[in-house]
Amino acid sequence: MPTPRRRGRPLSPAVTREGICRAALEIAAESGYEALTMARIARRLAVAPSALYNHIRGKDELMALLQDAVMDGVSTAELERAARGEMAVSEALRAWARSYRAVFAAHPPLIPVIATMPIAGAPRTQEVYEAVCAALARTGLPPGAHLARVIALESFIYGSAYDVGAPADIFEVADAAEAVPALQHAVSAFRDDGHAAAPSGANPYADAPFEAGLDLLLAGLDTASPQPGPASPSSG
Amino acid sequence: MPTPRRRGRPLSPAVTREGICRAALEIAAESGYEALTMARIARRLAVAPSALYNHIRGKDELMALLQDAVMDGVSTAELERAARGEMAVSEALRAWARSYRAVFAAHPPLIPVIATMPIAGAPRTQEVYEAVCAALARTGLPPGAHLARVIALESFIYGSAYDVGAPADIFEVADAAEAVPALQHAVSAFRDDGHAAAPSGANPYADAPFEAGLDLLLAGLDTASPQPGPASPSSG
DNA sequence: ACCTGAACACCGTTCAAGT
DNA sequence: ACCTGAACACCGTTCAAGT
Repeated sequence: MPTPRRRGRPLSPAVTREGICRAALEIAAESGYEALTMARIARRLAVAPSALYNHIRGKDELMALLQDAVMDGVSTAELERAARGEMAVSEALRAWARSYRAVFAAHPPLIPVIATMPIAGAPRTQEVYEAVCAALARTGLPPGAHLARVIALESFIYGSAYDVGAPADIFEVADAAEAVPALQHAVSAFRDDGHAAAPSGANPYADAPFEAGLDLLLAGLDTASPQPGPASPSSG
Repeated sequence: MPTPRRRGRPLSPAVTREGICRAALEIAAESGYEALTMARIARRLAVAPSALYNHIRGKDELMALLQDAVMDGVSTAELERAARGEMAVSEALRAWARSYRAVFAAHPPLIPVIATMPIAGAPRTQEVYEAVCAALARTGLPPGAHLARVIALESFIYGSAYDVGAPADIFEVADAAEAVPALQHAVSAFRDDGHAAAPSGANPYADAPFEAGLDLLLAGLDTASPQPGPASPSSG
């Protein structure tokens, strides 16, 4: 037993929101998100579980906190260069998208959180959006289409992040292979293209689809003049 | 109290996998997935919770069962017409993608399941993949690129399905609007394009981004001759 | 084979008591 | 304001007993 704390208020606070956040990320990294419980966080901070509730409303708020924290690992340096005209916007978005996917592939339970949570209380998330929009402003894309492109890219990134953690045998059908000939043919052709070579038990169907989709979703950028769009500048 | 069952084995089985599945979907539809517990399913079937474990291994297997069951709501009719050459493949994929998104928008907790679960035990899911691949075979796209396109589309659909259920105020920043000028500009321009008109409290940032992303991810189909690709047929 | 009933090992969360 | 400790209302799951 570590020396127990007295019952009342400590001289200096034993718990902070930052401390909770750090402890939670350490637990998730060491033991996975299944192991991330309020009790485990409290134990790591050497306090009672109930002490956490003086700093966060509950586990939902913790997840929101974590989401914004891991967002710090998403690279916006390239976007800032692109916004200054020092780099092609599509290349900057590609770098951003890759780091974004990598971060959330390591934190799958945060995907529903980032996908549906208002950005209001998440300062780092706001910064990322700002960087993306500033880069898109250097583009020929009409302003009314910027946000849609950002959201489409994000949606694709979230789904792609799940793929990274999928098992290598997702498309194995073992029995009844004759019932899905077109699928079998597509899987074979994918492998013949040299993709199936993924490390150990990793999902071989993650990287190539991500890069292919990314190429398509980055089309039409890097042009100087505004694209023809359905909305004219004088409308609205 | 409804008449209680005797202790031993009943003359006809009181529980089936199909019954569990149906009850679970009813509970999710009526009360949401937060209300979907083993106890609640058992109560609806008028059995003890432990009785369920004679038919399914646990809640994980239930979720897998539900995933394949809701997959039945994804429309493959257009894909089959396209595979017979009666419809443009891109239009068939568009219809498929829309119904796919709608189905999983209604079942968000199944998104991580479909995204990472092997298709081996999911016959309806296999059928859907088969229909998509058969339609893509009518395309000029090189066979080695078919599966990647399918997976890219799916990843995009999963992320987009989350967006549907997001609150309408996701991009509200209230304070600190001056800290994110480019984002504010993009949000305003999006609204000026007439998108913000979503019903009641629905997320106005879901449909337009989905359609825009879909357009991009369906590019390069509907051509008769094979596309030039980075991999030559003789390699690999 | 397939049910009941009791029990287990957890969860997240609340709250009075204490300083 | 901020901690402890006890308690609460759940969870999913296991298993002996019963037919």
